Amino acid sequence: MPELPEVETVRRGLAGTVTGYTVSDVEVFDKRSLKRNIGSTSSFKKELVGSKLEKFERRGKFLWIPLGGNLCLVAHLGMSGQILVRTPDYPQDKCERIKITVSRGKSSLEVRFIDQRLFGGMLVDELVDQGSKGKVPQSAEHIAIDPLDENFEIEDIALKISKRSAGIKSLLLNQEILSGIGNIYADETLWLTKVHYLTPGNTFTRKRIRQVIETAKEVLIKAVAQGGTSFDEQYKNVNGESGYFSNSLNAYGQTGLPCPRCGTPIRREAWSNRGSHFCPRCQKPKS
DNA sequence: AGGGTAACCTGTATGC
DNA sequence: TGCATACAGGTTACCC
Repeated sequence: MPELPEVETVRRGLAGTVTGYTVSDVEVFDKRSLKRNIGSTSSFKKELVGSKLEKFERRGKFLWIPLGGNLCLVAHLGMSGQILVRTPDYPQDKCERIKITVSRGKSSLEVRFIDQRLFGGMLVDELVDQGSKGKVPQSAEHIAIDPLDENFEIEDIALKISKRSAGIKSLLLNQEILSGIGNIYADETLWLTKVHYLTPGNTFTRKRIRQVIETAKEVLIKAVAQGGTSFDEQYKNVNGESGYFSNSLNAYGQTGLPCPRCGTPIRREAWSNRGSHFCPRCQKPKS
């Protein structure tokens, strides 16, 4: 469940189900889900077993759980990752790659990492102190502050974007400028602000850029409140429930459907190995 | 340095 | 039914 709202939904789901639980066992069914883990599979297990889960942190699309000392368990869901909390009697899930059994008293639960495409993964990582920005895993050191972070400063981001010649969509997706936005929320933000996705960052007024970033933040907040976006069996919260933001989509995945503002069919264009959805009438390129 | 593209993977839907 | 193609919510390495 890739973008910030989906990852935040998972984070909250974990906090609500397994806080205070201690890891009692770890099973790795597919080592490819550990490809970013520096150590061996057995050291991955060893670091986890015995750790009590107290905090569930997130920056952008990175999720992590402190393990005590300087270590943490990092999860990135990639393009198709899910984390589900199941009771041990629940049948094995399709594409289940890692199973972390946790217990508290007589209660036992399984935290299952599920990932069809294997772009995501888990790793045990070291925490790095970033001063006022707090501690983050080494693997997320380069990830910029996200719009839901209290340290997020719109003006700083606006300044950065206003100096770049790349298209606005690629800048919004750049996790080193601001994090958490993916293809859905980029397309939705650009539709709401009537901006064409290829508009170069350095052709905006600062006021206009601030509007775009402010809108992105509002979209993310609204999506979090609705539990993220679910289209199919993927991208669910830890209980397997769908999010409702798909009902609020105006552009993403709406190819051929009328623009909710002007009725012109939404267009999808192939862009950068993926798709970009927009209204050709409301979101004309500046010429 | 910054911008663009290919590569990493599996699974599902669609068309012939 | 079989086969080919297109498409999917991300990140990174590598070119220019």
